[in-house]
Amino acid sequence: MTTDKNLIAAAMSLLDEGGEDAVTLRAVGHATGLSHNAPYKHFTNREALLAAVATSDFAALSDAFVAIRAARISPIKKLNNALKVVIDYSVQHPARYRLMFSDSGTAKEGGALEQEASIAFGEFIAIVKECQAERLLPDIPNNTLAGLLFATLHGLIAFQANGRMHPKKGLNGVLPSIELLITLLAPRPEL
Amino acid sequence: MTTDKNLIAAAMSLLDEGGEDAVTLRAVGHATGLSHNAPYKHFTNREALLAAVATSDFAALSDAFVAIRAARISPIKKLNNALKVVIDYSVQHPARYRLMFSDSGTAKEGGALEQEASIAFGEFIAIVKECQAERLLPDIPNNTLAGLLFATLHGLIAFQANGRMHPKKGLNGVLPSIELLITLLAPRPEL
DNA sequence: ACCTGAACACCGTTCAAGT
DNA sequence: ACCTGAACACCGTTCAAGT
Repeated sequence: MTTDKNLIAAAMSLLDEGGEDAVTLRAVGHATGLSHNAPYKHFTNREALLAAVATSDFAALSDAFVAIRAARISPIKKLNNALKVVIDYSVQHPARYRLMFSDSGTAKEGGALEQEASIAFGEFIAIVKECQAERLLPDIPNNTLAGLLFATLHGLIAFQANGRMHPKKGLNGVLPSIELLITLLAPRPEL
Repeated sequence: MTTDKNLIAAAMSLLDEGGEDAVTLRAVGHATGLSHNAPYKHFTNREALLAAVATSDFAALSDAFVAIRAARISPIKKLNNALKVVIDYSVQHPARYRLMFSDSGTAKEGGALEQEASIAFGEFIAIVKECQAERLLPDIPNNTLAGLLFATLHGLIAFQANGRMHPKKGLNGVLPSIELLITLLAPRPEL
């Protein structure tokens, strides 16, 4: 494996184990068996390394979406699985999820990150489109609907992660909430 | 004004001017005309000071919601105004908005922050309830619906702030998107 | 081309005093 | 009670060398 990949993998481990604060370039270097500033030979700075992590994770997310879309299951089931993939990821890798969706500094315009994020979102859009084709979701512009659904998903996940989603009565988990929304959006048949 | 308030106000200014990275306890102390570690005499650490900022901002948000709810306008207009208040806040004070809704470390269970956040959300819930009473929104549990709407609002704001909401066709602004959702959720009259 | 080691400026935090 | 100043450990980043 190339050193660049090793550094990214080390950063991922540190993110999973200790959160973003644990990702010091010194720790990344040492975890890779290199000196404290070896990362600078591969990434311009800390932010660039974190962006590379997010970029790699978006590529993995795209792969997961592609696999789901290719499965021989109903469109609504595909949408469900796609939502679950994102939710599970946010639970198992909270720091990396935050880097992908809740970070402001990481988003350089026109960079590889933005491109990979677009590809992943494009796959999600395609799944939503399949649902619309079967009239399981309203007939509004495809991108708009997909954006709304993904935004809701992210908002629910963020609320849960930040403890803003108290188990106060009525506030269910992320998956039940987003599924309820989908149910509510389902067009009722004309009489 | 008490020193505690001065420190919070200084932190707010720094957040608005330079983002979260600009809020060093040293800068906060100096901006208040005190020494580099004076903040430690009022807050246990940096995180506690930031939590105090978020707590104060949630109180202000509650006040805004209360004023909107007391206005002599239609429920749907109240909901619209409440959404606009949050959106405007996220645009004018992005770092402070993030502290309120996109921060993981700030949320200590049972603390003043959680309490103020609950009060603010309670006001939002009440506005949603008024809309439900007039059958402008679906007849599902009030808290659940309010949670869904607020989560969607936050998700849209986060996407916009992180540049994930490309002006790619179909992805409109935050307000149009959330208004579209509300339209879609509006119960169609039974025939 | 890739890596190391020293060095710099800056920060959060602690602690012993000051008034 | 409230504040200051010195000090510590740690970090991102830069730079001059090493191989």
